[in-house]
Amino acid sequence: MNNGSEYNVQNFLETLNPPQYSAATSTEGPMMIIAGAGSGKTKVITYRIAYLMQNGVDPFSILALTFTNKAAKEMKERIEKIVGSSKARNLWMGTFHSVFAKILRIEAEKLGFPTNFTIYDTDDSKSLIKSVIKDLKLDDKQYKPGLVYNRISAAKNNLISWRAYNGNDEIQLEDKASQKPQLGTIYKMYQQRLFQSSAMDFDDLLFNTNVLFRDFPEVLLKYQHKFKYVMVDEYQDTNFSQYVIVKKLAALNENICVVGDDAQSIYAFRGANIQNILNFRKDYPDLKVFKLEQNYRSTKIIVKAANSIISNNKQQLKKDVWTENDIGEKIDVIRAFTDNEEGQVVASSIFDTQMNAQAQHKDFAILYRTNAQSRAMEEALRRQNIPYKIYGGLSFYKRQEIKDLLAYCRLAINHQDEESLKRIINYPARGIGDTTMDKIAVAALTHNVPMWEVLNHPTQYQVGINQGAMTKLHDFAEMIKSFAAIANTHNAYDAGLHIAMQSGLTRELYNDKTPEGVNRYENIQELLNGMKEFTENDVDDLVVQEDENQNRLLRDYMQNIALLTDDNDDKDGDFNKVSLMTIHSAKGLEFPYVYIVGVEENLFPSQLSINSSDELEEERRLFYVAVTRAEKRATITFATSRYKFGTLNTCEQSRFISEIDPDCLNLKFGKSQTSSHQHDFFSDFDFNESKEGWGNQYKPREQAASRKPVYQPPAGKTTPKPAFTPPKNLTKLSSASVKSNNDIQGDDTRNLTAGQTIEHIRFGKGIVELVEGIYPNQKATINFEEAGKKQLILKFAKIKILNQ
DNA sequence: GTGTAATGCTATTGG
DNA sequence: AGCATTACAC
Repeated sequence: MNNGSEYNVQNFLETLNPPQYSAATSTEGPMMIIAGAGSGKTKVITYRIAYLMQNGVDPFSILALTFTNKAAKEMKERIEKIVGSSKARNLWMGTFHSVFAKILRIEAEKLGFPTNFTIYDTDDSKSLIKSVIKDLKLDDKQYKPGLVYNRISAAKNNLISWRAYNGNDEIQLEDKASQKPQLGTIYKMYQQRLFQSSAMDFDDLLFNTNVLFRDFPEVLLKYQHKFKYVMVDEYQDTNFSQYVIVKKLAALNENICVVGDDAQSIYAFRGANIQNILNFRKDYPDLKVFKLEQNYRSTKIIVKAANSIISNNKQQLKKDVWTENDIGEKIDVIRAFTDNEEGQVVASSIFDTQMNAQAQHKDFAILYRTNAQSRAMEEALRRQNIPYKIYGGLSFYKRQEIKDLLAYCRLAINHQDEESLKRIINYPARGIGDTTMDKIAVAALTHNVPMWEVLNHPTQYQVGINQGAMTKLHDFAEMIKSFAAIANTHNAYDAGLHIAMQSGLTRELYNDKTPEGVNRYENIQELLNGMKEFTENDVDDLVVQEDENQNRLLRDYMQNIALLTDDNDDKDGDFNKVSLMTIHSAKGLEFPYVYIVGVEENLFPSQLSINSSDELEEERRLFYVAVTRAEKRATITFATSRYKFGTLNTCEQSRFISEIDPDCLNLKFGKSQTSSHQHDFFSDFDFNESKEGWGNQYKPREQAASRKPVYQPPAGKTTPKPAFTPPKNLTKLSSASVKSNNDIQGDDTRNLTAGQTIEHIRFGKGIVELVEGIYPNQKATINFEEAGKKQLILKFAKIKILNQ
């Protein structure tokens, strides 16, 4: 098994410092790696895995759990570089949710679930909770679905079943005291409805794994034998449910290695239990502990500032993070008077830094506490023509139209999926309104059967509806069944395209000529594109890997995207952009220049946290995470007034600013300002287009959107040619259906060459700079007069050639 | 049943 | 301000 000639880890190991080296080469027994920010944690984990494999450990027997898909992907890529992709492919590496979803699909029947169970996302779950509250005739103001969801989620994360919940006096008293005595009933009914829908929510993926391991010891034993080496990244963020899973899996071999940093625990609100890391030693008395304390990322100033911040927390493991890097610049603290001005300050500073320090867009990140703060930043960056990318926020898979098409697909695969059924049974409108649906819901509830069952036998379940409604229901059910048949016999892309067409979804969106409608239409194309890629490309993938089908089926596709939340693949291929994100999603990342904005009382720390010392400490750790993202320079800004719910509120600077060692700070306001630099930041924004060129360059998005939202094709030559008319009766699937999609690329774009002037339905006029790829998969880089440079997939782009 | 206007509620953080 | 729900007209 040892095959040193194929790869050589030893060379890589030589680049590690002594503690890193001992951690990476210590393979047996329980161990914990406490890794300070920027201490090369990922490097150690990847080298350790490579080292294991070099020493003959079968990659199939290594389980590495991460918290984000991004982290898993990055780690896998780094391991591939050392040991080669064929071996790295066999590692079990992924998020808790994806790994145990995979195991649950294999073992589903033991728990009474079908293999193709649906995974409900938060929206589905809340919607189901809402209908449960309605069915129980409870007041949804008293029982707000979001809060109920959090309560149920917390229970599951602590492995409290609905039975235990209802049988626990303490919990019952708590709920009575908070005027919500029926929470346990909602929990019970919610679980029953999930089961009836053959669905699990996110928390169930972990909860049910625990049930599986508890009730089926032989199954647990199987995986204990399989996973001889278990690693957990970001261990400080595990909740109780995850903790128990890991503990059980590792119980046989005790080759458990957890990696984390208690100072960066920022997910307690989601059930993470910092005690898991603080008490790890109690679980394993012969635990080996490794501390990585040398920071390779940041300047001395930043490390010192970060240390001074975290020293205000009481709960922490002793750790001394230090660096040999340069001293670096002090942290600028800048005050703005409004949130918009704060954006201007940041954008101007980025612009100046780019000029003075030869920095690129991608060297900058703007970090904020809440997503709502991105708006002011975006606007300011757009004014300065600085390209940016927002991470998080509304992800691709959460968009309305995407969820609509996916709901059809989900329903085709799992007819019991009630949330999908409710979502699309009358979209596009087919005359099945609230009245009919209410009747079906009542019948389903009375007879305790899934809605799908009622739908198929309205008479049997005494749904009092007329013949017209009956026919409509019948037609709908038949359509879904036909989708199911297609999905079983065709590949994911063919099936997806067929469903998009035949459901009427494509036509509905195509007929909507508002900019929003056009965008939705394009998003559907994009999703189909993704299905096509999935169908054709040899992606290495956890679920499909196990599948013996030649065809990549829709079922496989759905299982693979169910847990995807981010669409990180930059579609325009331009990676050189300023990054905007919440601090939470910035964990694990690093940037030369970091702006931490909105550092104000009641925002950061959040208003909701300031009455609890635990929560305040978590906010402080979050601030620590923010500062330690910076390599060269960190900048802190705050505003003295900010819009909230449409009204202006005054705010004051955060207590966290005064907790930083003053030696690290450069206060650019009030008495302590250093006047020499002040001008740089404040000269440029006397507001209202004082800066040269703004008047021409700046087109606020709102302005464009608030115009009459109806797209009026300009008369004559500039009329963008309708790119594609959905075939009215696409009944047969074959190469013909695939071809019809390719026809989306009009004749115009087929002959597109560099130098031509074109007009795009959304971006306006532009000049073609480059056309790459082979028809029908061509990509063009186009420089638009107003929108700037964009890369477009011609297949889907709605453009018209104006002249050569 | 469908579409639009008025109303009211909300914003931590996220897989 | 923006979004979701509700009220009301067709």
